[in-house]
Amino acid sequence: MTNTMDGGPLYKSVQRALMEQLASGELKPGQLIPSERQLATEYAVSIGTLRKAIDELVENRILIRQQGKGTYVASHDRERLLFYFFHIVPQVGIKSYPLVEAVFFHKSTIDTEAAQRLGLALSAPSFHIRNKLSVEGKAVSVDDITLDQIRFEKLNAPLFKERPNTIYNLYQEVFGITVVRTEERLRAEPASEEHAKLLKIKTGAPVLVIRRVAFDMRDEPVELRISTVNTTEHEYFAELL
Amino acid sequence: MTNTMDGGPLYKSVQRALMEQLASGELKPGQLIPSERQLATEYAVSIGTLRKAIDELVENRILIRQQGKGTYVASHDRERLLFYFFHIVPQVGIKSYPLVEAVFFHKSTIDTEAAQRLGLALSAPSFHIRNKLSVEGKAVSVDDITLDQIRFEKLNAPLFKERPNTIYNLYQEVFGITVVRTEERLRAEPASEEHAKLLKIKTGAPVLVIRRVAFDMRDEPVELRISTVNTTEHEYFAELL
DNA sequence: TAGTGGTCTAGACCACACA
DNA sequence: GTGTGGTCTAGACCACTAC
Repeated sequence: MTNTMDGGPLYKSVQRALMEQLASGELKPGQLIPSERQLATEYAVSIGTLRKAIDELVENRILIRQQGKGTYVASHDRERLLFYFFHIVPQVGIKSYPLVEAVFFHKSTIDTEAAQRLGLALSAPSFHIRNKLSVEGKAVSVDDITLDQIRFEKLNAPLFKERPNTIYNLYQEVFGITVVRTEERLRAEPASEEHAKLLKIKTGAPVLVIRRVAFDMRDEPVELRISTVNTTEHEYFAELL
Repeated sequence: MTNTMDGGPLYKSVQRALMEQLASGELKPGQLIPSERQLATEYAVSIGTLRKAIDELVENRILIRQQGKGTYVASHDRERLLFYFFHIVPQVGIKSYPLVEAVFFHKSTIDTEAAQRLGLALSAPSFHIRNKLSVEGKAVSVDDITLDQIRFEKLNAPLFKERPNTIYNLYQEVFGITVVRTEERLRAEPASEEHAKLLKIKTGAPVLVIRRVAFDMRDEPVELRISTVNTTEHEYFAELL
């Protein structure tokens, strides 16, 4: 491969080329990509260089290598969500997948905070969706999701509510948007009356508020999700290194 | 290098050998390790294999590569702490290093939670240290630290209070204990009278409580730190992928 | 048995730091 | 200039999967 753009390392050029195929949807989630030998020939680089290009994509969980089978484009499923994007765990006992119930699905103009976080104009049309999450029958979180109506044009309540899989899987399957990373900001706040009612706690009781912005493969913000969490029996868990 | 232990990959054996030198203190923080070519010869492996052994240690920030200079053993300094282990940021404005003031330094028997988290017996002797952290003159966090008196035998108040650098740097320099990863569990709770007074907020106001366990190179828990954070002007920030 | 990713080699050359 | 890490090559062989 001739060193496209800049003057950086060759493997970075190969990586960008692959990334472009992924971001454009030329290579779809769940799909098997060509073998390393084939790609090495195609891009006219050595097998070592080709592997180095893929290494970082595998680390970022954009591709998944399976010895003997091949390399796949990662797709969002329950396991991935639970493991990488859902950080609420019971204070005692083991982590499990939450039951998600829809509270409402609205179309409205975007609020100031969401507009800023998603990089949209102040009066942009948006979806505002509220879900209630329960673990073992107990309400643990109320999630308020804001999405750009332009970007998620075909979205509607039935499509959203009857999704067969996770929300991120829906974004991926229906809109071709793959969430690859998130930024979370956490605060302790008194529960509003609305949220307290859903969580079955007292108004003003301390709740953990998580503001999460999700980014796609082009590193553009796609979703703002504000989770209001009852931490009397659960907690937020993070490992840092 | 002959494949020590198990039957895993050769580069893992080399990695374990290096790791052992690091954990034992044979290679000290800040020190330059032998060049890749030297190590490759020493372990009788190819340069590629040797680099692969080092790659993961560099990713885990145990070693630091510097082109043209060499590879160093990572040491804890203010920048590293700020970047990797201090996650409190202002809601507006940029992150900065906190001012740390000692509140007290006690010797006492360990409490139930700390014993469990640190894997110690219920009546083990421990240090209990409380600090107040301020950013731009405002109290943002009260940190309650629990340490094993056996493991940190020579520790005393003056040594702790007059440390020239960060707390983790003290652990490293004086006790040869390098913190390589932490686990954090977060909850929203009402502020106790004690903590509220130090944070200059009302008793019972929502505060973010962070329970952090720090692990050393052998992956043994070494410190429990409970941070009680006032999130009216600051927040906890995490990037996830 | 054929095809895939995983490991390993023994070099070469480049980019950078420092004296 | 010398020595370091960073990139790249052109293979070989191993471990695993699926037919």
